[in-house]
Amino acid sequence: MNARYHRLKGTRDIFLEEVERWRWCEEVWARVLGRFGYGEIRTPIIEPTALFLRSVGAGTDIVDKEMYTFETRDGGESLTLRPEMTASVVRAYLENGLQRQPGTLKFFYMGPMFRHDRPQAGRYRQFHQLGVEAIGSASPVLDAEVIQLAMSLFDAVDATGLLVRVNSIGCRECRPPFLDDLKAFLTARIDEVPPAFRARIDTNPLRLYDAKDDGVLALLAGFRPITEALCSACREHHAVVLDTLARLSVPVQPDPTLVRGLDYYTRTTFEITAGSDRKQSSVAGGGRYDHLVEQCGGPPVPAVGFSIGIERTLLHLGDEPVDPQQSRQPAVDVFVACLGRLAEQSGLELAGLLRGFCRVEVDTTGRAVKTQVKSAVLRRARLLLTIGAEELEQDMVRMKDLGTGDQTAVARSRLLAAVREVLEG
RNA sequence: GUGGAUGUAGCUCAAUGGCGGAGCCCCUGGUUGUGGUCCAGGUGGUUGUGGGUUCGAGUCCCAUCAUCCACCCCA
Repeated sequence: MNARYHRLKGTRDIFLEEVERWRWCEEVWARVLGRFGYGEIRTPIIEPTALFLRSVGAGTDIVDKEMYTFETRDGGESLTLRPEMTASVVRAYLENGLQRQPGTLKFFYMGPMFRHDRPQAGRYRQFHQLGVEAIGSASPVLDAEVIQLAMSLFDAVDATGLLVRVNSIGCRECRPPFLDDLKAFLTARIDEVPPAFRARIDTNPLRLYDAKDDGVLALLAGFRPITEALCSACREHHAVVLDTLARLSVPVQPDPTLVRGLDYYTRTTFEITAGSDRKQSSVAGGGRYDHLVEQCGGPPVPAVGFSIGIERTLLHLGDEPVDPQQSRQPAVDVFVACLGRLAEQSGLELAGLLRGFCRVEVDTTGRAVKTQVKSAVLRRARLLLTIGAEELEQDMVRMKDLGTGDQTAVARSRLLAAVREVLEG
């Protein structure tokens, strides 16, 4: 309240126990991803604006009104804070000549994304995603593996009660005719379309499917679903995806009304939602993008990927936003209480030895001993070392086992062994 | 971009238009220097900000900002 500067709207500070929670997820996920053969990729969080215009697509909400775009100081270049990372991965893929790598290239990434939305529960302007991109295979079996991977990631952090919806939105051949038919269908019934949605009929009719308006949905229910308009190749692809998922026992729900907000998807799209009553229930989304690499100036290379919203996943896991008042500082094994400047210096020397094998906090606050001991307990320390004038004089420290309450005087020359004995015995 | 709610101590909240408080947290003390309890004391505030009404505004009015929630969209 009396802070002079404030965090920007839609951003968050993550610290103390919450950041430990994040790191736990990150480590669990990295291990699972490794087992699926994915390696990490890190790309800059700023890219030329044009990259996102071409990939995400003009006409999408992301590009039209949500990007953090700015000009360089010399005014020569338009840059954008990445709103998603698929485009960056594709750019890096091409820029580094990775198409020369044998087989399918599988990358994962974790990091902040930026979208200038109005913040809300589970929605931030800087949010974090874990994502994967598998570049170089058109196989529908890969689509299924990618979806299986997504579920494995949720499973690994004990996220349950998730629903996977899968759809195919066709390809360059079969989608345009479907969209024309859909436009014609809706235009003929324009009176039944609420005014707020009419503009979308021309710009992006497919996205009417995720309108939450009952009238619109009822209208669309009377139209032939896209899955019945697919060409034979897309139909086959979709069938194999669903068949593979069934064989892998990954429960999914085919949903012909599922569309996604990015332009580059072809064929398979999917979305994973948390079945809670919360509105921001979408925790992951992805799909196949067979033309994006080519569109970014490369050869025609098919690919598939998805991203998981980390904040939303944690929200679904029931993690409350951490209350700084209730949160504890990191645990240590040994806490050194010091009385006076000389004791603090001495404590630091000891810590230097002990830190070779355990976690040590040296208290340099100058507070009352009682208070320092309390801190030791709060830090979940196993051992308390106390150094004061007497100990300095006699070249020893008091060592207390905070579990048993036993305290002994230990000569400094023996301390390393004594600490080790308690911690490792 | 649209709508709703809320802004008082670090946190959770009181205070009829009349001296800004409590609990928690933090710090100190309670026989030289030792455990989440207990007791005593203490630090901490431009009542989000700026105007207005009034003898007098935390309280009423206007504006503004911020946060939260929802629409929209998405992760």
